[in-house]
Amino acid sequence: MSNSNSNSNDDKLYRIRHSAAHVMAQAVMEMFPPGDVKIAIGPPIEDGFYYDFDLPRPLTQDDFPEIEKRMRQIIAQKYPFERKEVSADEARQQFADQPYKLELIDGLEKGGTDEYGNPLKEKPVISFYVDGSFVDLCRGPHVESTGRLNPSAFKLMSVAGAYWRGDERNKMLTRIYGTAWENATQLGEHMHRLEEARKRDHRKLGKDLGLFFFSDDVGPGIPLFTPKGEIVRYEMEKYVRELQTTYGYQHVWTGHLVKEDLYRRSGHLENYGDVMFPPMQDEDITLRLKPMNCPSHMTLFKEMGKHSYRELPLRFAEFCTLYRYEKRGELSGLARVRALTQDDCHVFCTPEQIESEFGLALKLVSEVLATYQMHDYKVRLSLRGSEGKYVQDDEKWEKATNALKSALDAYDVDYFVAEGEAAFYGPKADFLAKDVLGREWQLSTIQVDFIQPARLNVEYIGEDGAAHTPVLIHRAVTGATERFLAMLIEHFAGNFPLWLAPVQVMMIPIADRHLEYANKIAQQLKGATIRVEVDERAERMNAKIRDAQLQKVPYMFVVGDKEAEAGKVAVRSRDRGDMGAQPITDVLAMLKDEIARKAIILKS
RNA sequence: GCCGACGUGGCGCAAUUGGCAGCGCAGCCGAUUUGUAAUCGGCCGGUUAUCGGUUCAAGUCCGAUCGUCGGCUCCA
Repeated sequence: MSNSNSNSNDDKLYRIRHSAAHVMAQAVMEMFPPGDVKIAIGPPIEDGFYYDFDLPRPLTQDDFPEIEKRMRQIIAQKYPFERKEVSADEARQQFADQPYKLELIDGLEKGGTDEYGNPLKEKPVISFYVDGSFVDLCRGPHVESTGRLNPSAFKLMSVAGAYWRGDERNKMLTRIYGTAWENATQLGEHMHRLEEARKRDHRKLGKDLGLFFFSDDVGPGIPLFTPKGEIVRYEMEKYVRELQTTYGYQHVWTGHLVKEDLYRRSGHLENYGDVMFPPMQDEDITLRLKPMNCPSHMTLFKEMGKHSYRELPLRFAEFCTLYRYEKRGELSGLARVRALTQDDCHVFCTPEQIESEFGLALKLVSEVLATYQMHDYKVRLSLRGSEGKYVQDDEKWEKATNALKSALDAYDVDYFVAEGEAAFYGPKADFLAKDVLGREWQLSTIQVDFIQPARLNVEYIGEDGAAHTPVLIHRAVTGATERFLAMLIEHFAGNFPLWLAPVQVMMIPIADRHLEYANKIAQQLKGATIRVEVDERAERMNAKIRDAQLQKVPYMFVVGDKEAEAGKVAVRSRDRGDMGAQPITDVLAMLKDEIARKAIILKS
């Protein structure tokens, strides 16, 4: 179902990038008086490396040529990378004036932690890597010497701020990102891939294709969808809605404003207060823009009267736009907005039903992702971490976690475990996809919640005649329409399959005298609910084809004297080129079939 | 929110050391009536993001604000 990337420590590129990080740190240190540069950490990452510095002045891109020049000099010196194992005290002595290293050494001495802050099983060995005058606390491995790095196969990419240890309460360090490869050809290919990726960036394509805009007048993070963009949204949501109906989900509607007190009782105010927009005061009641549906759905469940165990599982789905006060710097096109439309659902069920309900949700998500032919995603089983916001109830966590695991196994889903990623109310399975620039986004999510129903006194009457608290399963299929659309635009590079395309057919009359016939065919297509436009401009056919092609319209129907006479259209496919003249009835059948199958036609 | 960079007609860009804000596309008007990726000509369009400062003179220099981009943190 998913793939895992194999970035093993033995990987040649891993060594190159790790070593390049050291060489960069060495170069940066040389640029300042001794002792002025404090170094933090510098690991290899996908496609490259970074290093975090605490510097007397901020570095900018203008410093890159100087740093790169010094890096090349260090490479030319062919310093061997030598490993030394040391005691914690020896390490402290070496890094006496390096506070970040000292903190790392303390951590290593205590046993070390993994990337999620959980303790390591084995106590790590403290080791140095030395090349020339540069010594770094590092577990390695590295290339044999700096001379093994190719001076024309690395490049510094960007400078960014990053909090020490990823904690925003800590000092912000200067992070420099670089990319490194075995040779110049690989570097060139990488830069070319980045260039190509930028072309399919949904923010660029969204503008080029006229799907959505942002406006300073409306405010940041609030996308404005054009008629074309709205069609895509509508088709996406219609599809999920129809599928949900066949899967036994029921749709509800609960509005956009909610009394703050409900969020106080549900626990959201405490845990998610900072993602809510500021309160609105209406005389003696305080309202909030709805940032999530759960409390509303539970309230609705309660208002509908007493529920028997026979009604469970009860599944409330809703496509409601939610408002989240995302920090300015986090907004990113459609991938991160302040007004997001979740394809949300809450399943009220018994503890025994968790596994089958989780399975049902998994099946639905898989079916939807398969329809879009999105296969490049990972499934993360997000569990409770050792500390933090998690509600304490070991037995319930255990139970829910096991139910999720066995459902994932039963449906043969490949997943990885991440501790400390769970919601405050329970474990979850998240589907993660990458955008064209390699950034990971959470799409689908299925979460088990055994906390909120109790807090809001949600109950059902069991077989025994007594009241019981149901388990709540939160579940989003695509996650949010806006973000999923961002991924779809990039996934298809704007070439939407016919069923999603805002304009499905462009009529291209060759000369003015063919307008009448073109409009007649267009009417016929509209009658069959095909989205069609007629290019009536006094342009040449070639220009009309070019424009339709650039707008990524799936079909162009060229009509001239021959077609008008024969009652045909000359079909040109965006993906397959000229398909020749065909009778309108045949063409209509083809379109209808392609739409019904939600077919994805690859370029030939 | 934090670190850094960037904001010039709808879009893509240009404007020597501070010295009259330009080009292409799009749009509009006219001519052209064309057979599978751009027909020709004309016209319209900008208080250079906003506010303030330095200067004889600011798109250009300085400051603040807003927004965007790349990261960090957070998250659908």
